[in-house]
Amino acid sequence: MTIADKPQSRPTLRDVANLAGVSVATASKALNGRDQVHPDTRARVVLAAEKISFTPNALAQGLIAGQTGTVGLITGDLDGRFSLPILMGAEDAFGKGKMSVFLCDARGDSIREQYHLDALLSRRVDGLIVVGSRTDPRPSLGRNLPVPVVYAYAPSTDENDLSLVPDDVQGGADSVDFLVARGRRKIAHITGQMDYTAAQDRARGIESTLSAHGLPLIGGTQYGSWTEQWGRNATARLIEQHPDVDGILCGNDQIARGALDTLREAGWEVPGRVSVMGYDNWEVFTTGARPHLTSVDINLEALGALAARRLFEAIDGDVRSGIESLPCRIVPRETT
Amino acid sequence: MTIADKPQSRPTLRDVANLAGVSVATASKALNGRDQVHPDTRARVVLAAEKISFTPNALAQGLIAGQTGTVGLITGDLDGRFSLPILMGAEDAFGKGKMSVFLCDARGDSIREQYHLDALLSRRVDGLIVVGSRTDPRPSLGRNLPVPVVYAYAPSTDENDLSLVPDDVQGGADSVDFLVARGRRKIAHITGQMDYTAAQDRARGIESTLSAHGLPLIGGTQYGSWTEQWGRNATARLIEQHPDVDGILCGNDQIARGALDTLREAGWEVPGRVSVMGYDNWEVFTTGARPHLTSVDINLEALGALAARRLFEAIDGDVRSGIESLPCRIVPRETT
DNA sequence: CTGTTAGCGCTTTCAT
DNA sequence: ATGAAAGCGCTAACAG
Repeated sequence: MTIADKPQSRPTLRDVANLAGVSVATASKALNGRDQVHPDTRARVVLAAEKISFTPNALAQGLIAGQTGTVGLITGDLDGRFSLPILMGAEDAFGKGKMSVFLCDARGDSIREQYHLDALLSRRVDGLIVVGSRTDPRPSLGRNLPVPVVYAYAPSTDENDLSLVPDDVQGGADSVDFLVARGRRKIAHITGQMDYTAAQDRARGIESTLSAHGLPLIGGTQYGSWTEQWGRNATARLIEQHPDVDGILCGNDQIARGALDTLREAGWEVPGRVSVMGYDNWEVFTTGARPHLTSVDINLEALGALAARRLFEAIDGDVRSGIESLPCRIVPRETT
Repeated sequence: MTIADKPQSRPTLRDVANLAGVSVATASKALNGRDQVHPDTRARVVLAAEKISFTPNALAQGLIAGQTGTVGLITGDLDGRFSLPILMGAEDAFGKGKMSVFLCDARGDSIREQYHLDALLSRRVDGLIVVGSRTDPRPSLGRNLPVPVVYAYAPSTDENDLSLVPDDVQGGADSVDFLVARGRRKIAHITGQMDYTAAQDRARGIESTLSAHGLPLIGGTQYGSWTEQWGRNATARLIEQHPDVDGILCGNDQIARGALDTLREAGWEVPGRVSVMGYDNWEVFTTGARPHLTSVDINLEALGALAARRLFEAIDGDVRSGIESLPCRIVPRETT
């Protein structure tokens, strides 16, 4: 029988103080490493705290401090391929400190988003990260929020907000350079739906870099859907109409998988006759492919980590705004 | 100039009360829908609250109530295929109420898990959900926690804990029944690593159901890895050694994709000559496949939602324990 | 109906 | 070095 005094409720600092035979004030100082405490006293307090497994009530601490050590993470759709790595990166960056993260999935619904926002503000989060699943701009949460906000992946439409996005234009450009450096001259581009900013940005990077090299874009930018099916179909048509094509840039890894399937069945050797590149570097697709797929990684975890860092800075008063683009990186495998 | 009194800090109930010309107590009652308040007074208070965009401080409320309306979600690895849908289901189920969720990724590290646990307890969460990425039993968080815990997907080794897992034995059994009902009699099973409880459970369900039907398991349970590569290799060997096989049960959708690839290249018609089934129903794989892959769905979101419900019940005092298995469900597509 | 008083658990002056 | 007292923002008895 050690504890068992207040049946339901958890031990408080007062319990510790009583047990140690000191006042709450002293107990507080002892536990928080304040200096004016006699070593012996501190030891007694610490021991008492351990004995009753005292855990300080962060709510009470937060009430006083005016800071809670929590942040809110509002995501548009959790199931998406993109929110998650960002979230992981952020969680990781926060986790190193003493921050805890509230996760809210708005399910792409702005009503629900507002609801979550209110809840988070009520819980006095120190800051917010809003992550989207497409790079298309999204409405701002508003300018007059009492805490800083960082937008990740999906930028805010408001220039006064800080948004972090992958540099898809550069990603597209780099993939062209990469193929050109390997001697490819007849490059095609098969991508997803045209209404995705991501698709447009990459296309822009590809087209401009190709013309900078004085090279044509074989067959023009072919928009379709982000699926294997489309990758197969588009590739079938491509190699029929342009038998001289020697490089295929795909809008994502699934399209690339479709392309590889069609090429294999047509007896085209990869990378012998034609090189293929994916985008997103979704490992389960790239390494399941035959041969393993070269892809462009958009460094989502880094983006999440940076979002966390920027949020910290903003909480500390260093507020930025505008759109910050993060570099992509090519992960070479066997298809190039 | 309406507010602008306390520069940095957010409006408190006292600000509202002052503005409305009432006491804090009355303001509180008015805002919380307590009855003994004159309608006019209430209106004045509500108006005042809106005018200064007052948001009640949930920390203060939680301090008094002894309940915070928050729960902790500790996951083994966020990137896994399995934690996420569970998390979504739970988030959804909680979201309908007024709960907020702390997300913690322990990265499979028990030190980090303990760290997060302490942080969550300090924040006075009302309950915890622990989600794993494999169905293999995991160590308990401990019996003497001050809040209820529900384990999802990865069950606790402690029988006194409540664990929720998919019924993989039944999932395996059902897949056999499904193929048998479609006239298949020579069924094989290619699956992942043997040290996965999931692989063993499914194998058990398959083997026992097959023998209940008086049918053989062609080639025995073939353990390997959860990859397309393995699916291709194992299938190549299978159709060479057992040209009479007419059904292939795969341990996951990736293995099934590999199987389909090999079968197509060998000229075997699916589902004409042989039926193929995946497991997990990972849509990006099942609907990218040619033909679309029939698969077993383990209803992860439902599992997450149930975890949330069970946690609520436990918070309300209705504590259960033991392992609860949730049914799987076959999603028929074109490969069967 | 409304206001006063007393805390929730903790930290922080300010005396002692 | 220690403790008494005030107060963070809010709610819940109690009086009036």
